[in-house]
Amino acid sequence: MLCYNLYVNKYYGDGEKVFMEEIYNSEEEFLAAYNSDNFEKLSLTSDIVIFSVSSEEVDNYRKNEKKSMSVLLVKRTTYPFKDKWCFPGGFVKIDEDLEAAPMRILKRETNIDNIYLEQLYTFGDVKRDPRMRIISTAYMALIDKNRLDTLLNSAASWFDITLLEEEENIVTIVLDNGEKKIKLIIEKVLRDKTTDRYTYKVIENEDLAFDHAKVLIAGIERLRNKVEYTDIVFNMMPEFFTLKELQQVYEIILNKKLLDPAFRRIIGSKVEKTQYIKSGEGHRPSALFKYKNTR
Amino acid sequence: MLCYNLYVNKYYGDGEKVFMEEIYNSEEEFLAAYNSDNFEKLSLTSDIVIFSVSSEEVDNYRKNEKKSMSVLLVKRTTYPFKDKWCFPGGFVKIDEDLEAAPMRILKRETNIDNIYLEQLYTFGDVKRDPRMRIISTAYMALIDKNRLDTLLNSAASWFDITLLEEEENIVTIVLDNGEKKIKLIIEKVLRDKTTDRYTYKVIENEDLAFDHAKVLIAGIERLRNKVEYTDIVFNMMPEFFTLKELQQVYEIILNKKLLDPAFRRIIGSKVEKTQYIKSGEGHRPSALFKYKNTR
DNA sequence: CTAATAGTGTCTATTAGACAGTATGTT
DNA sequence: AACATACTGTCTAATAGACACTATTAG
Repeated sequence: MLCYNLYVNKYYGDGEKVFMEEIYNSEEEFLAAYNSDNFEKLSLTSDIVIFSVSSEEVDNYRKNEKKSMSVLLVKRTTYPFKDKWCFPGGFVKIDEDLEAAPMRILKRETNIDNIYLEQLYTFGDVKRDPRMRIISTAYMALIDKNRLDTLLNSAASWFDITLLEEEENIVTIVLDNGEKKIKLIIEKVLRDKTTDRYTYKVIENEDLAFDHAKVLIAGIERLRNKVEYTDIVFNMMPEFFTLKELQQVYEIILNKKLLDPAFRRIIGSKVEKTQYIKSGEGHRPSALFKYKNTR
Repeated sequence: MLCYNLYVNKYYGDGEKVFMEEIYNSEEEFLAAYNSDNFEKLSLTSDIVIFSVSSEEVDNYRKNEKKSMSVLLVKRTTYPFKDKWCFPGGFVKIDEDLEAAPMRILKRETNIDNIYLEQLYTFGDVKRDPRMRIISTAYMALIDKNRLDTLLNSAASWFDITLLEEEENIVTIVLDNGEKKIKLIIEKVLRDKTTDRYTYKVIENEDLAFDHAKVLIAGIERLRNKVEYTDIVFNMMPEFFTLKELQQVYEIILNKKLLDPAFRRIIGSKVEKTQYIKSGEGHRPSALFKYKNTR
């Protein structure tokens, strides 16, 4: 059959092209003649907010360790944003499923498998990358830091997170890796009156590259929300843990104290007591529990 | 100053390129020499699941109208997937913010402003589009259908949604626009034991283009989740409504009956009684309420 | 013994679920 | 009067919050 590969272009009112490919007689024929260069193209990256929990020794030997949330950042060695910090990330390859990219990057940075990974949000402002148009799909990963021996990437480092104040929709976040303190001030603006969605306006940010301050707060809020109605925290816990340790993780994520009896009541159905005991802490020993896999 | 634009390329173990741009002395200098063609590029589209509520007359004049959830689909007139149905969508332009694309498309399809719009999920499997590598960021929009006089796009049509059964993680969805019935069977597979996240496996789908069956179920579940803890439904309601109408919208989204007293107790703080009354329905008239903007 | 945390019992306040009842229009 | 829905009162069950108490170890 004779067939001319003619394009008859037609446009919507907003300038978007509508292709009229009525010349083709089948999908196969159309695809064979298809030229992808007719569309404007851009690049896609994937950045990962990797959360974990840190423990800090306290002066008094009797007291429990102090816990905090921490996040993995990488110091940039190249332009743009040379010497600033950012989340581990990279370009999504043309022949790679979207989710495969963060999985590959996680493996590269941590060398462990079976990490909790969840798509967070896709950031796509025109000017978010000074080089060119780059869209970034951010992911959130949760990990028990103790599963990692050493960080593979020498430029990577764990930063403890402190949420200093959260009044009048101004959030101050301080990230601290022991050497470097990063301070962020972000304003949360309610997007509409019917839901809890915010747009984030970065008021102060000296040290985080790109729009990663927004990515961070999106990650923190997603984690905080999900903690309330899922068992997501167990992805940040070791196999065996005391109920107090678990409670402390809930507390740092929710940024508020919980009452012991209520916490134990609620969490009781999700955990299983083991035969093991954590002792030698200068006070009454604690039973070790593990996550109960029911479902 | 003399400056050679040399690239010294370096690769990660997984084949991703690490650029070494130490030749440059400043960010400005680097950007001036930057060539975006060094990266593989792809296209990004934005598809929108537009939900609304339909009313259907009932044989008995005394009875209330039957409500159902509906979604806007467009019949494709071009390859690929010619004559199949899909969500309104289009390419994200190179100089257009990510969220501007669905807003532009919504305006094109409905010609109304101030539509509730929320980013849903980014779908990026390599083979989701047979033409080339296209990533799609799906959005969910909510609208009161009665604000629209006529659909601007003659190929667009509202389909009522029926969720036939939902047992053993198999969901059967029937879409019906009066002329065409679209049947989808989707299996939900739990992704991990700690959260409520699923991967969707399309078992039967004759009529929806691309991966839009997955987009649809993602939209339905997002809407259903958000209805429980936000005021999102009011975006689908007219300015004035009876409490029973509002209750029916909750019921069709949640796919279960609610008890009147409990519903009125809970919703009571969110609505405001007006002076208006809906009468002439063959039974006791009902007070009209409106959404109370507190926040 | 003391400091510190582990773990429990119980009261109260709040919220959700259920059902039965009363109220009020149209035909 | 009959039908259909609008709207309310109240009991009960379940859950969340608060506080006080007992238990157990290292030093």
